[in-house]
Amino acid sequence: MRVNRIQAEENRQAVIDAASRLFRERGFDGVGLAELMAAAGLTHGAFYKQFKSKDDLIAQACDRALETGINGWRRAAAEAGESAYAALVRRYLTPGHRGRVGTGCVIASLGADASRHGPDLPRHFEAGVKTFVEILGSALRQADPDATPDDALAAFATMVGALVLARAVDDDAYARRILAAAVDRLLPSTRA
Amino acid sequence: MRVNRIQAEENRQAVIDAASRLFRERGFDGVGLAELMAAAGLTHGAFYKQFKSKDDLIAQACDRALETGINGWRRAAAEAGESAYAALVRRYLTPGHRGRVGTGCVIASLGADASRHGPDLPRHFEAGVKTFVEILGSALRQADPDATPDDALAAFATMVGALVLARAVDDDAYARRILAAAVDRLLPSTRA
DNA sequence: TGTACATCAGTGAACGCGCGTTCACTGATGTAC
DNA sequence: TGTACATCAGTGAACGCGCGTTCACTGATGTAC
Repeated sequence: MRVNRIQAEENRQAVIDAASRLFRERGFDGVGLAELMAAAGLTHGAFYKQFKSKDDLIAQACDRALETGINGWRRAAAEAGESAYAALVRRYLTPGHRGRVGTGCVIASLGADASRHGPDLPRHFEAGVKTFVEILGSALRQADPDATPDDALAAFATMVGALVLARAVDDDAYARRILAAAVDRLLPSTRA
Repeated sequence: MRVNRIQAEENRQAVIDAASRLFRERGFDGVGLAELMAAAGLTHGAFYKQFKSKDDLIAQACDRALETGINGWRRAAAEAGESAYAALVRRYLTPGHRGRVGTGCVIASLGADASRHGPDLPRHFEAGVKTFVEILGSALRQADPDATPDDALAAFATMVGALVLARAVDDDAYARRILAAAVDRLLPSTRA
């Protein structure tokens, strides 16, 4: 039966939210439409009233994940003030972020899969990467006025790579060592 | 009809080789057993004479990809002699490596997917990561005797992250900039 | 404000399809004498 | 070396299953008068 516009839009957002979490946790092929709709309290038949196809939802879920990630970075940078760069680096390279795949950085969890899904997704990811790098770059320039935009790019690469590596290995202690090694490289002034 | 042991083993290796390439290109769920067997010139019914399950082949294909990657690094390091570290870094961070997903670093292409496949795959990837880092570390110590093992770990994270980022974006020029920024960070002495 | 009708979000069953897996069968290979 | 038989890699059809997608239907919502 029909629901009102507000409820319908809320349902739509709930599906996108669930998808943005579940896709990160299990990959695009690891979650079916029925489970996605059930996560929003609906049956799977309603899917095509809200989305053109699964690929359409994939694009919107990735955008949502990029957007929430960017908002999180902006908030963390604002809260940290002058030490924003160190705060962003530390926040990213924690065992907690390694474990929370579903709410963590979508570039680390789905970046490789995105590159297999035609040119559309990479266009969305590219915009996200540029924004992350801009936020990191302006935080970095606060700490080191001589830093170039490419320094921020390389730092972001180190962060993403360390997270991918930490998740790809089984041993928790080794994963922590990977994350710590990346922090050391990005924040050398804090070394003992 | 039956084939001799030598032919059977060659067929088995051909399936693993094809899988190690196709999985990297399209992900574990992106390639079916029928296509995998056809790539080796067989029909899909023969699959279970050679492998316990698709997961069994996935594990063997990842091992193969790790092994060929490690052998490539060893060969490149030996050929480059004293400048092995720079050679490994440059070789990894090229647009060519970005494009050749099927024969490229399996940690960058399947690391995130491996972490979703239970603890077995991450154990294999962990051994691979450690070997890559050892090779990179001993090359790094040739160039800089003060370098620590964790410096090699962080450098490898930068390499993997830069490749993941370069593949996740659509614009070739921006991808090259990502790769160049990572080379600059890892080989600062070569800056203009 | 009240009535009559069109709209459309959501339901639940059904569709075809490709997947991983199983199986009876084939016939060359390997083994035992 | 030759013969008789067991083995088993590979074939091709079939299995059940879950997938993405479609559809006829429902009934509350939105709209027009």
